[in-house]
Amino acid sequence: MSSKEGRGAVEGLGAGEGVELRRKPTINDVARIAQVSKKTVSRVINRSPFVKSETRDKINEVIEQLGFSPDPQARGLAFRRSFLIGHIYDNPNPSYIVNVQQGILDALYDSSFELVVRPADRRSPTFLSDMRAFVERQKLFGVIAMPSMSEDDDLFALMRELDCPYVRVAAVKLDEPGRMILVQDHEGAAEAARYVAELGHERVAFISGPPTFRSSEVRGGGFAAGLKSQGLTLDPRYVRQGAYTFESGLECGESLLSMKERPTAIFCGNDEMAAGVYRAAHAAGLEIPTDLTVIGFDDSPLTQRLWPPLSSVRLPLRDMGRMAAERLLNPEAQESEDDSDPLTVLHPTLIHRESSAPPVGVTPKKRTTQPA
Amino acid sequence: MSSKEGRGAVEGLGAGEGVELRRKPTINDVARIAQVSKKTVSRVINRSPFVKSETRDKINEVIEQLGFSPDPQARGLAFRRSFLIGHIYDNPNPSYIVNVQQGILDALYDSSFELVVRPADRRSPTFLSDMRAFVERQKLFGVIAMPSMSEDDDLFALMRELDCPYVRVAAVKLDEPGRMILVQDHEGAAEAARYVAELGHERVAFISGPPTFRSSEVRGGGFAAGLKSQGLTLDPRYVRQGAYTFESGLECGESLLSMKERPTAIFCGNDEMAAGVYRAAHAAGLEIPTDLTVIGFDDSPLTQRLWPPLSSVRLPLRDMGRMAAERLLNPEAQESEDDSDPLTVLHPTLIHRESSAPPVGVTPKKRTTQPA
DNA sequence: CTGAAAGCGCTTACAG
DNA sequence: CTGAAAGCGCTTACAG
Repeated sequence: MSSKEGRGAVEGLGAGEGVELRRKPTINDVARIAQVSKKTVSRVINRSPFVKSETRDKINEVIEQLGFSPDPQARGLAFRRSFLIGHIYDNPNPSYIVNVQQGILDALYDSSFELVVRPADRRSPTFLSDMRAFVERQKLFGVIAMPSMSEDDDLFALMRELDCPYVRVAAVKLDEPGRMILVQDHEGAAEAARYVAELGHERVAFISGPPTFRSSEVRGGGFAAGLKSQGLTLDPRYVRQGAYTFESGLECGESLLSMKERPTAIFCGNDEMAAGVYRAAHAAGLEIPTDLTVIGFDDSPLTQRLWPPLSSVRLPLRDMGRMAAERLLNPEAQESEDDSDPLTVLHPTLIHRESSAPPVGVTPKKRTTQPA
Repeated sequence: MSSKEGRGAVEGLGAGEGVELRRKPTINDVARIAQVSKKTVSRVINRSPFVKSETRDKINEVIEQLGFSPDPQARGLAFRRSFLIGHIYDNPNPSYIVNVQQGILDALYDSSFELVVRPADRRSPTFLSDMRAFVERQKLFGVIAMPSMSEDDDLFALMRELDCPYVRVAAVKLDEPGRMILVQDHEGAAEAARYVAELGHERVAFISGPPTFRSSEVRGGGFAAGLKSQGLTLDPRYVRQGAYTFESGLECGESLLSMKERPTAIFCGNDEMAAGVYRAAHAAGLEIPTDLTVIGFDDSPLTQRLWPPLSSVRLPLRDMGRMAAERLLNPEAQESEDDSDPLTVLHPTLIHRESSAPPVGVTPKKRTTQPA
């Protein structure tokens, strides 16, 4: 509110406190009132270091006074790049999507970026051309993709061709560290395996997701590795291939539970399939966890709606979204100071609820904590 | 591909088939090649009727040939209005959100509009100023809101002040017909009531949503009206106020089921609360539907994960999103030809599953179909 | 460290 | 029915 601005505030604008325009203020208003060129205002907006600090302060004061906020459309036009972040996904699980979006929005909060959502079907014949049109038309600032979309190498080859920055979140290292966030599904599955083994289960089953999701193999691999670390092996007879759907979980569950030597514990590639196993157990007259231990993956809200509440490997969905967005907005932040791998890694954790117990007649042994 | 364009396609561009620019074509390229002014091209883009049809055809041909698509940012800047639709919501139910978004995207498909998502908290002290900044900064084309966001009169007063078009989807007539989509929650709840009455239930309970959602009273009112039509009354002793959450459903369920004369049927304001009632019934050692009939509302995926599968009133979420977006994009479409009310109305329907049965010892009577 | 000119790709008056 | 000029609100070279 320095009085120097008296002159700048002519043209019907009152000086000091009440400086207010009827229309939204533009960079020209700021420049005029601060008595500098719009180019200098632009420098302040874009945090150029080449502005005298007095000048910067004066401009910032006027910006605040006016409540000026640069028009993202105009900036985008001049920059040849918009301030829109695209979230491309094909995951059918609503709570997964909404949580990830929430994380992205956390990172975008108070920025001038907006989140544009774009569900898409990788199998559609127009998939790639649709994505090309989307990115080109909107001149997207960048794109964030979750599994299984993030696993589509053709898509990201296209993004590189279009010069569109992206971040892929996946359970497998698929790209340069700067372009992805790695979620260690492997670890989470291994933890589930160790837990099941510690409870004393030996006839242990696994229901995998579909082969079109890389996480299917990763979760299966992690589970097998976890069992192995406890001296068990994952018997192929106890492995079923599901499709990450409730129905497939039900089918695989029925198949497993009708075996002569049925498993006493089932690890499911996700919670939806675990819900299917619950249904199959119910139909077979088996009680969870007394007769059957079930562990899920995702830790979706469903876990607490089922009875008994389902133990599940929690994916840090919100963090995944937030970190992906942060990486997109600050690509330089990834240049680590030292030589360590700048790859961002996130870790799932097993959430214990009431769907697990030792197999009938077995007292749980704590192999890892109590050496025999 | 008329050969007249030979001249237009100079500057290193091959004529005919392979006309291709290295950069994205602009309105100037189209104008030059079609040998008209860019203003005329603009007229074609904007479907102005004042273009000779030959001229229009020629221009459209060039547009197609070049694969030209106008830059939404540049148009937005000139129009002083973007091509972004904001989806503002506070509903915590992910499947609700995702389904509505899918509907909105259906309507936006192949348009140059994009969907920008914006969860927000009505109770936040900065709520209105945040919304103002969002709308002003992005110069939103329009906004779509679902309950309870859609019920916030202050928000839409602001939208009118900002001259931002909007569509409110709600269970109550809150605005002019052109600015809203009405969903008859009342009807769906009444249908549930009639069904329960026909099964022979007389001790019938209702768990409502929170008073901050208008749908809470509407669903309760519809249910009471439906019972009344069957000669029953909704006894206030059997009414509980929940919060549309699983936990609140559990609490209210426990409260109802611990009554000396406990209800034999419970209608829940949404599926989440119905899941809570399932849990309460389980804890009380009651079996659904033998000992207790439960009906939900929303018809979320949860209905099929619960055991037994939950009967529920289906909300046409995807249609709600689609119609709201269509109304926003074609405000003129609502001017009905005749004098009939142009208000768009959608109707929920009861989906029968296995959570309902006659009360113990009662043979269901078909009051509506079979007059005694 | 700062500014005048030109331009991003479109549309709005205004002419004819 | 069609076009030349000016402008939307910003930034990029280019000077100084």
